[in-house]
Amino acid sequence: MTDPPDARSPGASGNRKPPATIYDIARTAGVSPSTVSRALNKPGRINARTERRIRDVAEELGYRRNPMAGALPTGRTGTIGLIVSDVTNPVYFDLIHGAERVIASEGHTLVLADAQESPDTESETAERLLLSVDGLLLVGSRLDDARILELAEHKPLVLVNRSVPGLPGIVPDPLPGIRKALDHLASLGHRSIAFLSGPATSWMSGVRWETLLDEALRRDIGIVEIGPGIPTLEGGRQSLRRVRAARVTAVVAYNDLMAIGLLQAAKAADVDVPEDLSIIGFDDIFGSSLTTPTITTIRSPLDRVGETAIRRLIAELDEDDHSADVTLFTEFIERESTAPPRAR
Amino acid sequence: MTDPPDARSPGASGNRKPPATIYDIARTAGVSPSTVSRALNKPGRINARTERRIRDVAEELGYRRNPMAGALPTGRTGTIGLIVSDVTNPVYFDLIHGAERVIASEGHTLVLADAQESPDTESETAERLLLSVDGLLLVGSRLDDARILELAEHKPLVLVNRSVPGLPGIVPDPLPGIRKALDHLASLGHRSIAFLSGPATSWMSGVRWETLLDEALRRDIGIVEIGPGIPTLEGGRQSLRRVRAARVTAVVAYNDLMAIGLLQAAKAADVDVPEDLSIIGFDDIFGSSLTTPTITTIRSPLDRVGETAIRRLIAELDEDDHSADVTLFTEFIERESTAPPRAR
DNA sequence: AGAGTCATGTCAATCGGTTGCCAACGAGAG
DNA sequence: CTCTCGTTGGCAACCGATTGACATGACTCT
Repeated sequence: MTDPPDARSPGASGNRKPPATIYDIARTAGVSPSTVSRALNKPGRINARTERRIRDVAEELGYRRNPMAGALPTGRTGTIGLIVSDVTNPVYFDLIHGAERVIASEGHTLVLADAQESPDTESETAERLLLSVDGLLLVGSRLDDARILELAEHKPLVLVNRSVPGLPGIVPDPLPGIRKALDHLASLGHRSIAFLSGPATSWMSGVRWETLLDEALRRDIGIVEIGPGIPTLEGGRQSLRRVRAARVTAVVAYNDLMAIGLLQAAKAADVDVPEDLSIIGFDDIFGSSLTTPTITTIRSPLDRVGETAIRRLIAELDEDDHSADVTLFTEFIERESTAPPRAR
Repeated sequence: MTDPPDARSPGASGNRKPPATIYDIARTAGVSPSTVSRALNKPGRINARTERRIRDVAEELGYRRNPMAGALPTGRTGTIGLIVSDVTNPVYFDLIHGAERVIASEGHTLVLADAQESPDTESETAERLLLSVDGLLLVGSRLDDARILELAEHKPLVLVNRSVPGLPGIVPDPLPGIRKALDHLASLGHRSIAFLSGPATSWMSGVRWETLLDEALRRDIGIVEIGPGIPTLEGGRQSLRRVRAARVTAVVAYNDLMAIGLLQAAKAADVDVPEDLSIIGFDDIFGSSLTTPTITTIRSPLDRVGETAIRRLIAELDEDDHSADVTLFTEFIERESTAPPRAR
């Protein structure tokens, strides 16, 4: 507004300040660099007065520890990598926040990376990150077990929403939410439903389907799988044809995005939701309470999942093997997209 | 599903493989480490046959360049830091994707960081990142000019949706979108509108308000500012009281989140949108086309903004001063939340 | 006074890769 | 046959911080 881009201006590029090093501090404080290092990191090792003086000088010079230089001899960077199958997927918001909270409180730094839904990108990103972080958190990984085990050979690794034998993984138990959801559908009178599955490479989609299948059988509800599909609005929209062909009265979608897509397509095709078709999603993303009708869904406590996963990873780093594993559960959230099926 | 957590399993923690170094390669290839370094990075400097042999050995040993070690002497990490005021704000999705695309194609690595809407967190994060990246991209920064200039003293820095004299900044011109929006409201018959402003620290909110004010005056439309408010659903909801008190027929909100919040509150209070109240947002986030009615909004081409900003930053790194600055424009998107005001 | 303890600070090696400078070598020119 | 020059590869210093080993000096105890 009041800021015409100014050519010969302050802070412009060019002459950059080289950051202060412990050598600079040592020189102006009149001690040796190793003393500076110890004064800053080993409380008590150095005389209190000397330490005070060193800290003051450091402050004055605006000293910041160079993470690269520090990481070289110690092999520790104080950094944790979090690779998400898609950072812009609303599902992971709470998870990211949960992870951030714990990481900050433990004094580590978070490096977020995006796999952009591509196993290749994910693999490459993981490999690149591997050497510059202390540990890796893989969320909703699309990699196969072998590749994940390979990565885990180099650095501690924790999985979220994915399980690989021998590796720590945090997966909320889908059962409670699914049970409540099926009880809900059954009590409304639905006898025949469909599951809109996600990508074939999604381990989580498989888990959800298997659990639904079990529980539907147990309740004598008919169930069919429709898919695999892409886990997006568009994927949900595309499935409407097959949903109608299947003549089911209710659909459980792999995630809310697909559920919303299906809802949009249904609206466009004059299929009333929930009267003609009940829809249930998974994840309770931002957006599933914005639609009309709002989406009934099964949510995971992803903020707690994020926290737990990071705690687990940090324990791994510190070789603290007190894996006091909390179990986390999914939860059924009834909203407006489910109702008794219209009598035929 | 078929994966009972197994205790004595492969890839378990403990014995980790130390990564291969250029010294390992040098030893098995029978050359000196410096030759390896040159073979890998200075094409042509080393005899083609020797280079071939070294590359093969490197491949075989699964060698990965240690980014820390490499960064120490060169001062370059091949990494770019992107600090977003809130990673989970849907506004920035396209921007992040745009940035990712360019960064990947230029062979750099993206480090995403979240300021969590807090200037303190932002400042701290920026400082921590500063030493481990080659350049910094600040998106929607909440820091004051002085602090930003301070950060820019150490590393190249580019701003998005923010302008500080002397620093490169990418800000799409709000004028085209706002003009169209006001023309639209005027043609519908609105004579008196309100702007729901964002946080007082938001530079962008100021720009939007000033532009609206100018253009409203020019069209002889009455306009008042309501705010500052928090830029969330909740912030939008809370504003309903003041909106009604102001007796305006249309509201332009600082962003879509607030617009949606206002819409929800209006629904709950039996105020019909758009008949009783027209609402326009900014940003066109995921979600603003999910509501009923869908939200009319003014969008920025954020994917292009992201691309442009990264290009600019990389040019800065390479001292390429061919700042072929593209100008980017906002765009008006008419949806369902605007209509002629109900006759009183 | 001499031996033993402890607190304090320094030396120098190390992490892995980069790079300026030099040495060895072979080829072509005169 | 010597001289010059370009090619190829090695030596060693350096980036900034960490850390084991050690020197110094003060202090205690007998």
